[in-house]
Amino acid sequence: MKVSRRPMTTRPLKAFRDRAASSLARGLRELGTREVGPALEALSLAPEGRGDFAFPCYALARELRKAPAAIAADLVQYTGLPGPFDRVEAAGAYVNFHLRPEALAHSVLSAVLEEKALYGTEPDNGRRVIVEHTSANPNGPFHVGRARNPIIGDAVARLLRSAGFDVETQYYVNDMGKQVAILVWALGRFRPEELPAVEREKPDHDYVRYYQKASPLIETDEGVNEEVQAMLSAYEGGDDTVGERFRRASQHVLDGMEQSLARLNVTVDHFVWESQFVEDGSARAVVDGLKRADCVGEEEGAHFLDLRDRGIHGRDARFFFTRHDGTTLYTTRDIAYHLYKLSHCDLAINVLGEDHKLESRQLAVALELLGSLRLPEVLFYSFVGLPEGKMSTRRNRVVYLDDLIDEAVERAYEEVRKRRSDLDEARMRRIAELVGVGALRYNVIRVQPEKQIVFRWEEALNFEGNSAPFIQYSHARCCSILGKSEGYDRWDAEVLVAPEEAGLARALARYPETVVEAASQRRPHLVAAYAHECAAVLNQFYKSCPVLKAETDALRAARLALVDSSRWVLRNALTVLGIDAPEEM
RNA sequence: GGGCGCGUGGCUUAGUCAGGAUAUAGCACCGGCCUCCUAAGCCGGUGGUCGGGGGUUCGAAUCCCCCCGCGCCCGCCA
Repeated sequence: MKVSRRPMTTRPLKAFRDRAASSLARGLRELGTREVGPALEALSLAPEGRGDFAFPCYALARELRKAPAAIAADLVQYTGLPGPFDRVEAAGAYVNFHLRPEALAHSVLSAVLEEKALYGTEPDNGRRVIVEHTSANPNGPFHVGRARNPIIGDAVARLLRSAGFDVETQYYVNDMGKQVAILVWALGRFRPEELPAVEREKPDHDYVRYYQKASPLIETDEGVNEEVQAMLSAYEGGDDTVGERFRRASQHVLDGMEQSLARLNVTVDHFVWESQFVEDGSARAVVDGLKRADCVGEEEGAHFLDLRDRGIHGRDARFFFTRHDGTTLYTTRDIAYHLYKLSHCDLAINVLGEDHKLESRQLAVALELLGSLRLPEVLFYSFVGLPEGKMSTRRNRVVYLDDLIDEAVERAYEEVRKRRSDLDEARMRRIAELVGVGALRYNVIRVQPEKQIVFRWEEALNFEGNSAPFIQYSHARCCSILGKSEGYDRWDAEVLVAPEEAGLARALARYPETVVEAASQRRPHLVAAYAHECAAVLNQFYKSCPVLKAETDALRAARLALVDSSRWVLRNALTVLGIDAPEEM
């Protein structure tokens, strides 16, 4: 039995909202509202400059037969002034609740300084999640189009972990596919001296040259195509010499790919090999099961499901799950993998490119036909294109991820060197790595996955404004102040009344709800937006509120506590995004 | 032809599922701020018929219908 290791944590805003809600409930009852509970759900965070919580009265107008603004005015009369608030007022059709800034600050600082790295995490909920991401064919290095997958997948995994899920990440290795077969064929056919010079001393970059040389032959040379098909058949038929060659080639390329992932702060908990499901007979069981479906058909020995009546339309709604020789297809083996996956978790999430939408539908139908009660939840992302069109490894029209990382780190190094000549070389390099990689990750995470993006160097290497370095910089500022401060032991939030202080405290307070919301929607970009907002507010505070030179000792201590809290929250948010928080830069 | 997705200032983008207060930020552009805790920063300004047209509603970027543009897919490939 699993023991909950992560304690309950605080949501500072929740307690205040509850206070506002209960006093508002009194007012609503006075006015004769029938459904007070549901009405209260409209009480939400107020927009900037409108206090802390706002309650719109439009929806009550009909029932109470009164103008919304009049209702708001009445509510203010009956609601009174709950303890932590210093103002409750009607503004048009709204009732706005203004918290005493010191009360909010006290609550937030207490929570953050107590919980530190745990602030904004939820207790373990015991739910097991498998996040499958990346799963790129092991036939060459990642290009930047594919980089969206591991970065989104990793961020989702981190986000769900923060939200209390027990998360495992999996990479499904397509070692039985045609791409790998072409690579294996080429490895047996070409000598290194027949190939262009290797661009980077890394196994994936080495092997991709073989793939690229062989790939065009598949279309032009029927003999080559037949040899490749024969190798696939042999592998599936259990020929272990062939199998060994496939697995070795895949693993070799995968080693290189994993290096790239590691540099991006992406770790994969478990690599699951496609061939496993052929070897253990589960792919065969899928075929047998699907053959019993009432919508099954056969054409020259190849089996398919007719999905016309299951919401799949188009020129051809047939989904083939065996070839004419009885061997399985990619999706057939993927079904076996999903049955395995679903039996090992409570929730399966797949991160897939938009080109997999149809396959995903077919897979879902097949799983249902096989009696699966649960289906994977799929997170699709749109392609990253180049200004000149689609990326293609085959055509060698690509920007490799490794080159992009190098470029980002190099750019970051130049920036560090420009402003931190006091640091030694190793330190500058270390910071540049965190900043460069952070900038890349942030640029992928900050936009909704379904938006298509065109890759432009100047955008990918943005270090200002809405970027990771902006957030990291704010964090480093906090660390710098704390480092020079010689600490603080007692603090009292009563002195934190400046608008910048209140604004910062309010931002910090919003973090736990942000994580919960982002996790439940599987949308890490909400955390990215939050982190940027939080950093921006911190910078405003930094500009107008001196900490080390605060007018009084009490103010200095309180501001140090605020800076310390900000540091934790920024760090926690960056961690969810998989971005390191350097203490200096 | 059909299915799915996207369309918000010059560019990028939040908000759209759960309709409400002057539509969010960033880049670029214009003007200020380093004798002061890191200027990867701060302050101010210009710029938007939320693709177009209907409809529902007291109220629509958000919901419904039609249309337009772009992307992806419709293989016994993966």
